[in-house]
Amino acid sequence: MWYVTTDATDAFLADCRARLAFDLLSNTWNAVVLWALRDGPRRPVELRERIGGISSKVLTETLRRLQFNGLVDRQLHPDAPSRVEYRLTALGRTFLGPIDAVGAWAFEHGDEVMAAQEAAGTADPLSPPPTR
Amino acid sequence: MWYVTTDATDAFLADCRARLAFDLLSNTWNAVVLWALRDGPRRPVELRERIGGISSKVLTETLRRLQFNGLVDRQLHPDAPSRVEYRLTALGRTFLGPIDAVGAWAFEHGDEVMAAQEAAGTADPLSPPPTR
DNA sequence: CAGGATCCCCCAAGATACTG
DNA sequence: CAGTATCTTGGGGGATCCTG
Repeated sequence: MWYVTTDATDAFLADCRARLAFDLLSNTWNAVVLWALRDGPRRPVELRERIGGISSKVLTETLRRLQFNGLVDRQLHPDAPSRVEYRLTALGRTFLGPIDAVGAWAFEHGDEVMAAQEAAGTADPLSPPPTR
Repeated sequence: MWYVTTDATDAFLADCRARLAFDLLSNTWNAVVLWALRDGPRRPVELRERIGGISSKVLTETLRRLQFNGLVDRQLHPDAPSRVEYRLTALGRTFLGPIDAVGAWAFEHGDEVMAAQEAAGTADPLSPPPTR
């Protein structure tokens, strides 16, 4: 993460402004967790069962990172002592838009991607295309 | 990457359909390279100087992966023998939308994120918030 | 110039076990 | 149940050198 602001004339590439957001999506779970918080505060247990396949440790790490970036807020439950809730901040909520755009794209074009993968002929994404 | 299709009632979280797109953004350079190909075919050298900060090796790897997923197409230049060009496929072009959404968000809310980072009081995103 | 081959490092992410 | 502490690993990504 190198959030240097450049004076690049080409405003999108070397410009780290955009990187900042891409980095937020560069974690396996960030987007998923944000999405899981979509409609209201959730406790860690709830999140884990909603999401599925994420360990307690990794969930905590993810939440910490989101918190660090101001997208998520951690609150101790009013009454109970060791009840915890996480919720989106106002900033976090604005990020749902882009996430949705990405998710929606997956639903529309997921098939094509998978088709391309199979058509590739290799299991390894890095090996140069076989024939042709 | 576990592109399993689930029968999840909750269509967004455990459902790997969305993951498929998120994974495409989970690389440091995928989005940047796609964006750099935005307005037409480009040769590797051009890409490198346009982007800045990406090594030849990593660029190749990135392009391979994008090619593998059907987002990018590799073509030998018509006349010259060892001239190469990469271009977006039709599928790849459809992905510019979501990418743009993410990039645009960065320009709008990047300040807030950086402010949050500084307000965090720690340099380490994973350490629990100091006071409070 | 394109891009393969090596070597190295770092860290996200998983598994497991333990505390308040 | 929330969270930390360890240990391990896979692979992305950087640097460097080498070839057609």
